[in-house]
Amino acid sequence: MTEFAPDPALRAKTRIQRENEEKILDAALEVFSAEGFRGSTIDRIAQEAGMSKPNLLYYFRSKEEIYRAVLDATLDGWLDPLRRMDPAGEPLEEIRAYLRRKLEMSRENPRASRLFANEVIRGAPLIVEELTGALKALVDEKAAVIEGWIAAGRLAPVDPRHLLFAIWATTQHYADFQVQVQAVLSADAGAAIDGAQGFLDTLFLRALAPG
Amino acid sequence: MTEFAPDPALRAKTRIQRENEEKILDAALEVFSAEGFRGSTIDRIAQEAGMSKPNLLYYFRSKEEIYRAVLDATLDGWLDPLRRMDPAGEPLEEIRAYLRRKLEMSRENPRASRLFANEVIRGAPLIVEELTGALKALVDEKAAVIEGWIAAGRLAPVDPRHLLFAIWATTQHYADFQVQVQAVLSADAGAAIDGAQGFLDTLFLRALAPG
DNA sequence: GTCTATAAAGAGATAGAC
DNA sequence: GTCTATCTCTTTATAGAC
Repeated sequence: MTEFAPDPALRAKTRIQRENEEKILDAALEVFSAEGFRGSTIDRIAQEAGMSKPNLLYYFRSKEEIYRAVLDATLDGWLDPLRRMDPAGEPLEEIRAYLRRKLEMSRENPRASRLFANEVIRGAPLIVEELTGALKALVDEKAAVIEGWIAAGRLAPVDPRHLLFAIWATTQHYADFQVQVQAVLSADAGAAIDGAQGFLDTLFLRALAPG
Repeated sequence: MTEFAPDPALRAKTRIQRENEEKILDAALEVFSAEGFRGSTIDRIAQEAGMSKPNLLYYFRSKEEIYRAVLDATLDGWLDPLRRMDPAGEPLEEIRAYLRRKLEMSRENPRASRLFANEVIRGAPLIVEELTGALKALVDEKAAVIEGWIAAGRLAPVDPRHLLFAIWATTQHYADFQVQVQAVLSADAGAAIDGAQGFLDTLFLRALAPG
């Protein structure tokens, strides 16, 4: 009786495979977020991941495959803060909580923010479908929620989509333009975000308070 | 008597020189603003400028020299909108006018905005001095103006530096994230900025109105 | 799974003719 | 001032030994 030997392509990943793929994705995020797709090299990523270039290419067949993988992995969690905006919640409190979550993402994972910024600035060639598809759909859904709040007199009348743009822009600014923020404030990134929190609460909650 | 023959290095630029340098700088802005420094190639810029690579390198000795030239040329006008904020003006009106000027820059020259975004995202290696020098000085100066308005009770109390960040972030967003904005709104860039104008007036003026 | 060696293409920059 | 040809270095990707 022969031993059970599944097709290698279907076999679950080994521990070492998982670890190396993770190391590569982390290294790729580091490099791609700083230099964009075309400005990054496999060599830099391999170096950052602590392995040789051919070894890296054993796990991912090409530079673009690495890029897509890190972009997908990051995209996955990117929309969560907005998804969690609760139609049943208190409007101003929901806005405040959303601001918090976005600001925390700029604090905890500024590289993800910069990765997207780079991708979108160059025209988002690899994620246009997500933008016109999943993103637009989610924005439409939440815009309707916000419009409902406005119609109920629980929020001052504003354009909900431009409101979301403003929240994205102001919170992601602390990740994407980190060095500029630090230069102007002579403060580290964490302190800058601490300061931003109070300011953004004031800005948005004052403007959105009904009546 | 010999004819007057000035040192060629000191001679004024010919018409063809000026025209070609201008064509190169415009092409360089187009390419660098989309792909960043490392992601851009001299070949692409030459093609965009309608000349051969060696011919382009006749006018600029290296890729970095072109990049510095286009960055300097753009930096030059970048801070003008803030410089024009008038301490003697009516505070809310000065804020509104500043918003207008910044939005118009996103409309008229989105490439300049993206050029800086790319540069700052990668850590601003070539303009750190401008950031900690000229930019910080100008921000300090205008922050003092804003604080004066607040102290006089003519503006609601907010952190002036974070206020400037918020104005930069929200207005430049329409240039830097143009494709995302268009995807979400299903509108062209001009229409998006038209809509942004009303929203941003509401957001900032409501939040900043004293009392 | 990881390495050295290398093929092949891309990209920065120069030489030299016109 | 502009071109073709080319040198050189970088970078992507593969071959094949271990």
